[in-house]
Amino acid sequence: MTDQLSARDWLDQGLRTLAEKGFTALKAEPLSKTMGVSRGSFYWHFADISAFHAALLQHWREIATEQIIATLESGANKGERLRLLLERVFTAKLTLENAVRTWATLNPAARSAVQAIDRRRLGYIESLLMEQGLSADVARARAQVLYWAFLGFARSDKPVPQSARVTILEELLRIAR
Amino acid sequence: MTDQLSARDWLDQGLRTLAEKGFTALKAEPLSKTMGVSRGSFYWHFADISAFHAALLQHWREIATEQIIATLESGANKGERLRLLLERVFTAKLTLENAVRTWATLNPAARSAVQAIDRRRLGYIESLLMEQGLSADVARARAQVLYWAFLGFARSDKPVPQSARVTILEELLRIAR
DNA sequence: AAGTCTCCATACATTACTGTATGTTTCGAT
DNA sequence: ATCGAAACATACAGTAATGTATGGAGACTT
Repeated sequence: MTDQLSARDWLDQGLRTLAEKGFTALKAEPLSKTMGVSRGSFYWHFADISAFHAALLQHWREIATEQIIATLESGANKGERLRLLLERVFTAKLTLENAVRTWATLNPAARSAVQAIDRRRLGYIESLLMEQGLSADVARARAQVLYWAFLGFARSDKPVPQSARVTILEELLRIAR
Repeated sequence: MTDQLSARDWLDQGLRTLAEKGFTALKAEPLSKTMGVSRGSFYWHFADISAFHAALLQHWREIATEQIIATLESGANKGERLRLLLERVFTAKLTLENAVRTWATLNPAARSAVQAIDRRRLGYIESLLMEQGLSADVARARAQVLYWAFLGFARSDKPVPQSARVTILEELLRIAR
């Protein structure tokens, strides 16, 4: 309703900034400038920088978790879930994902947020593979390899060329099968 | 011979610092402190911070390239090269590798250094797969997936538990076969 | 023995932040 | 209409860095 800002507004802008400019841009003064207000606003909503960082990570964690659940429930008959999942993530732009993980290499709070998400995702993939009748050991190993591949794809930060998409997707599915 | 420092000394310490504390610690004042000298020394050997960064990346690039060549020539009959390579990299501590890649997400110079190394490694894996008689398309796709897995493993920054090593290695080789 | 070059120290000016203190506006409830 | 809280501005002190200017100590040459 108003032109005033809420903490949520700061967090949304925070995630945008994180994705676009990286964690080194998560500073009170520059952020205030792009928000069109002074740091007075910032320090009203957040005790200090690290409180803002913590809230930002919590915010991201919720979003990332929601996405997992959405994927979980993305319908489709059980057999097609993995294919859908792979198609989705290996064509996505993972800018924010990348930025958070970059941050996590230097910030303990970010690191534990990332680890929590990793456990959930890995467990989910593993469960998909178990549903296909693989043994626990093999399911775990293949889930790990697939998830590594995802992390590597994200890290590479460049889309798969159109010409290679089908082949690569086949190879990924071959790992699972 | 003397207790004086060379540019090389600064670069070696730079890589150590990069691995241990990340790129955010690559600053003149803290580095000088750990070197036991003043910034006067630093600014004698390097024009400014970004000149130091550039030299550091060049240094890393040479080392990383050397390692590739070493792997290339790591003897073993052709058939066993890939297995040796995978055994080696998926058990290594990749702290420096990680630190450089983290840096690369925020620094253009670091990014192009990383991309150059990536091209070489990926090409090498691809050539290994071609030697095994795979088609160009498939070899390329599988090389990509394997290299993604490596990047993801590096990014995860935790060793494979002893109990899972054999299984995971088998799964990685299964991708290639 | 003097001069020169290399390597380093010290001191200074500058920049980009953080956090605090205090004052000002805006808004909703009464 | 006004009171109080929420949202913001302004001004200040402090910190951690950068880069520069200048001078000094040691070794190497001649």
